[in-house]
Amino acid sequence: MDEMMDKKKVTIDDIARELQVSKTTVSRAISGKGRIGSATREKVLKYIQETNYKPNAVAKGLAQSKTYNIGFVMPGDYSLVDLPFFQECLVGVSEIASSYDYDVLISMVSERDIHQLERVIDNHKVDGVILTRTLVKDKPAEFLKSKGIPFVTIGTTLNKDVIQVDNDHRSACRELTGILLMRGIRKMALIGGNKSHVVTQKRLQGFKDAFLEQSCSPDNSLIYMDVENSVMIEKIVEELIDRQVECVICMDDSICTHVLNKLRKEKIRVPADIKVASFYNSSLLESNVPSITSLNFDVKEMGMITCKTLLDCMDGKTVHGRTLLGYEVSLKESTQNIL
Amino acid sequence: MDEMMDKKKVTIDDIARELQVSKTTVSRAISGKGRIGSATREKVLKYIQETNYKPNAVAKGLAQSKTYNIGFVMPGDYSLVDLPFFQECLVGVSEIASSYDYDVLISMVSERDIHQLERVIDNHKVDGVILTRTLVKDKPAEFLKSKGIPFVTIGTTLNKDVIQVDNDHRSACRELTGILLMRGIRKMALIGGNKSHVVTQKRLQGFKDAFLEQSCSPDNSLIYMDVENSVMIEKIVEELIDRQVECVICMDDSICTHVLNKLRKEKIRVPADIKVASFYNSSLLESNVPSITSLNFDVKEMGMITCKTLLDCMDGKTVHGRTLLGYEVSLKESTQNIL
DNA sequence: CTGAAAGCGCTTACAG
DNA sequence: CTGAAAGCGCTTACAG
Repeated sequence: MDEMMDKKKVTIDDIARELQVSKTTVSRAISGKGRIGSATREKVLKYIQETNYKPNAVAKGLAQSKTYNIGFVMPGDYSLVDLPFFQECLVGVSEIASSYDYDVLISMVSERDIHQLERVIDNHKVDGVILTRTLVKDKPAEFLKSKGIPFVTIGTTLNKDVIQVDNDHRSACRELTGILLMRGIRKMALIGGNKSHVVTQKRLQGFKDAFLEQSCSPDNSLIYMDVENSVMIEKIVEELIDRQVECVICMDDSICTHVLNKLRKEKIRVPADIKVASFYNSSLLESNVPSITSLNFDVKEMGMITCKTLLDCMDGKTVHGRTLLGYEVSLKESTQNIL
Repeated sequence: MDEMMDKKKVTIDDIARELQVSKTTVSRAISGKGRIGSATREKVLKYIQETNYKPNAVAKGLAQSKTYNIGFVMPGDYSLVDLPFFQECLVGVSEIASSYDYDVLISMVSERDIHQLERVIDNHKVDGVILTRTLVKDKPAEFLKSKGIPFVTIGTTLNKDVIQVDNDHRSACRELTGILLMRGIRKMALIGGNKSHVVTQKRLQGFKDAFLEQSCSPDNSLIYMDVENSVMIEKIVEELIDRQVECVICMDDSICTHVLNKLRKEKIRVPADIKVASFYNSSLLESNVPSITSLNFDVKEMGMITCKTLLDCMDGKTVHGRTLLGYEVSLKESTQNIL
């Protein structure tokens, strides 16, 4: 019935008047900064509890020249947007940000178009930024640096003075490749994506590292980079079959899915006829038959750590230049030896 | 070398002083509101161009009691976060928002925990909200209504006074089911997810509608709801095989993927032994072998329309209570008759 | 310990 | 057509 619909927003002024104190006092009670009598503080706090008053974060921000927003930059192009990676990451970031009373503001960018990011920065809508993909030539990173905005990247970047958090892709890929080599597999192919992504480079390096460790070297003609669509993958798989490759490693599960489909179409059995592994596994592959050997990373955790790092950085604390997170090698049916 | 690092932010005051006019005038030139001489306007605008000045959106917002932010609420629970749906949607929303100089702020919620949403609202950080999943009993929707915040849902909701944008799932599912029925398939199973999601209900209704149209009725013992994990799916598939079902329709591609895996494991051929279709297709299934009959929706487009609807709504314009978007039935190998 | 006042960077009646 | 002033809802030296 009578719905209490008086949506007139209550301000710090109302509180002050009601309590017969100054707004300075109210502000101090809330923020905990500045000297204030504990009796007064309690009185204010109690009233605020009861009335469920929440300060206007925007006004607070303006007064402090802060926004209490951080920007989260993710790819707006379609092939990448499929990956659960960015979303999982966002879950972690959002959880931490929210717990520090910050909000997360999204910008979609592509390799050529970063105008959404520019808008957000030029409009002074964020205090710091998280970049979720690092490029060899990184427009977003350069832009942010030129503007003097604090930012941290998820993913390694060559530039040493950029704060970065990443999984240790290189070591991880080295370890997985090494295990396969030790099982006597030699004729190994590698299919990777966009070479301008730093992570692609890291995975490739790890792959090569493993061969060096065993004092042998990979067959470069079996390394395929910049593989971006299913048509290319199909052609490559045909070639691999012809050349009787023993094992194919995919740089991510999207590539892996296409490879598996093509093999299925050609009636090639996994792992009997050819083994398959993936350097990056999301739930896309999770329930595949056969189960797929792959590397696992805790992406949500990485999101959380990255967010905390950015917050510290904005706070003026000194933070590690590069934080490298762990991984898990998960050996499954797809690389088993059939006796 | 000398890097022009004077990051002292320039304000409307600086402009005014520099140009020997009042800040009122500068403000008017920028906003285009209020009478102003075209000569003065040009002068100001020109200066602003050259100096690349951008007004502080937060301050502007405070003065207008707006935030120029909209909230985008997405599920933070893991099974759902896998779906590219939310991300694709976000691409559309973000594109439109950005073009109207709004930003998108993320809140992760689960069915039981909506505190991230509450924070954002209580802190006055958004002017309106987009809900990306509708529940039969919808906590976020109820909360927003009680707060008097404009919002629109992606997905149908029972509550008629909520602004909503959706694909016409019911008609789409009716049509796909109808086509299969007309091909003489009768022994049809349906596997669906969380029944408290409105979309699940809509799909189920469409399925039943199709049977009614052909004056027959579905076998209720072949309708499985609230199927949430692969273990359940495996058990169901075993049952379907036993009962020699002709066709199984999955409510989404995540369910479908698991069904296909189980069938593969059991060496059941698709479509020779059993036909398979999906009521919702993302790129997850895109390159499956055999290709999967399914419904297709333009999710990015829906995101764009939803965002525009919300913006209109916040503007006080009257908007359609419910906007229903189209779909595409995509018939593929997985339901073909093998002669 | 408490408050009046100035300030954060804009907008917008109101007056001229 | 233009400007001085008040206001958006907070914070924070500064003074007492």
